[in-house]
Amino acid sequence: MPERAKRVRRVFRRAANDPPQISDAELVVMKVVWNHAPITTNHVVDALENEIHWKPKTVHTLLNRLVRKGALSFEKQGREYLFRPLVDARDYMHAASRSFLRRFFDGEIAPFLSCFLEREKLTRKEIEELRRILEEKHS
Amino acid sequence: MPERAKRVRRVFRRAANDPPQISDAELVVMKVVWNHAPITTNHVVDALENEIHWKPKTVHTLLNRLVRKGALSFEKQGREYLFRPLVDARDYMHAASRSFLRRFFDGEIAPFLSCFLEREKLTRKEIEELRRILEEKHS
DNA sequence: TAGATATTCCTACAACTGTAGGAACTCAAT
DNA sequence: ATTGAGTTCCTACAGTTGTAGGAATATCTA
Repeated sequence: MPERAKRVRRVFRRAANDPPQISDAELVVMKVVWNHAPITTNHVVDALENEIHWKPKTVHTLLNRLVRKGALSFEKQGREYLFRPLVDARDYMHAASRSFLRRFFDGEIAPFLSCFLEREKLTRKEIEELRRILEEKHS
Repeated sequence: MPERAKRVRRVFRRAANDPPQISDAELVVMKVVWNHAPITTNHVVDALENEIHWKPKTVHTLLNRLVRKGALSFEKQGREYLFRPLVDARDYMHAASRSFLRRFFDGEIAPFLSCFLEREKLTRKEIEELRRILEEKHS
């Protein structure tokens, strides 16, 4: 029955063919990989040591977990490792967006937009940009 | 130094005056409370026993955690408890939206909208609705 | 007042997360 | 062949989350 508990939990947290669950810290790493793939461990570590406080080992752990989750692939290049995303950034972000909307806004974007704009001061320019994005879709 | 670890983590997970972290399961409970406040434990339990599989004890735990987190207040009414949200639903959803956008889209809504529309088939009516929401803001 | 209910306060436990450390192994260059 | 960098595979550990169970206590109702 540990089996069962596991199943139940997965169902709650993750719909059938969503991409793998990527945690916040893992996402930070994914972003680096998305932006620079193929990228060696060390370059990831460097990027993150500047940007955040993480120790190399932490980054290794995160890369490892991402590989195990099926979010990254790696390839041995001499003695270094080259990582590439297995999940497309935009696909992932889209899935995350759907999941976000599902949890908070019954899966609908309109209530989200309305709630967001109500409390957010956007500049006229930003509003214009949103309109443009909609227009493109519209035609 | 457990102290320190704790601090670091909070900083990573939660910006200064965000509302409390509410997990997925807790959010389901919050929604019931938001929709029916003030509401007794039993009504929450009933609502969720139908909708989901949860046992009463599970709901109790979640209510309790929400109280401890400062997301709910309770008041003894005879032998029953009446719960009320301490966090406004729309405030919370707005904060969650900001946090979502920050993590995935550098905090900007335009890239989100663009990515979402690119992969999502909205009906003409839905697009119209989004336009209307924008128009309202625009003027 | 006794019995039925509600609630409280603990306890449990595995998976996931953030945040690493250490030992051992592999490959490349000197 | 040794050294050194880069890797792998374990290990660690507390906090959160999903998912409850049990014992004790308070309160209402008959």
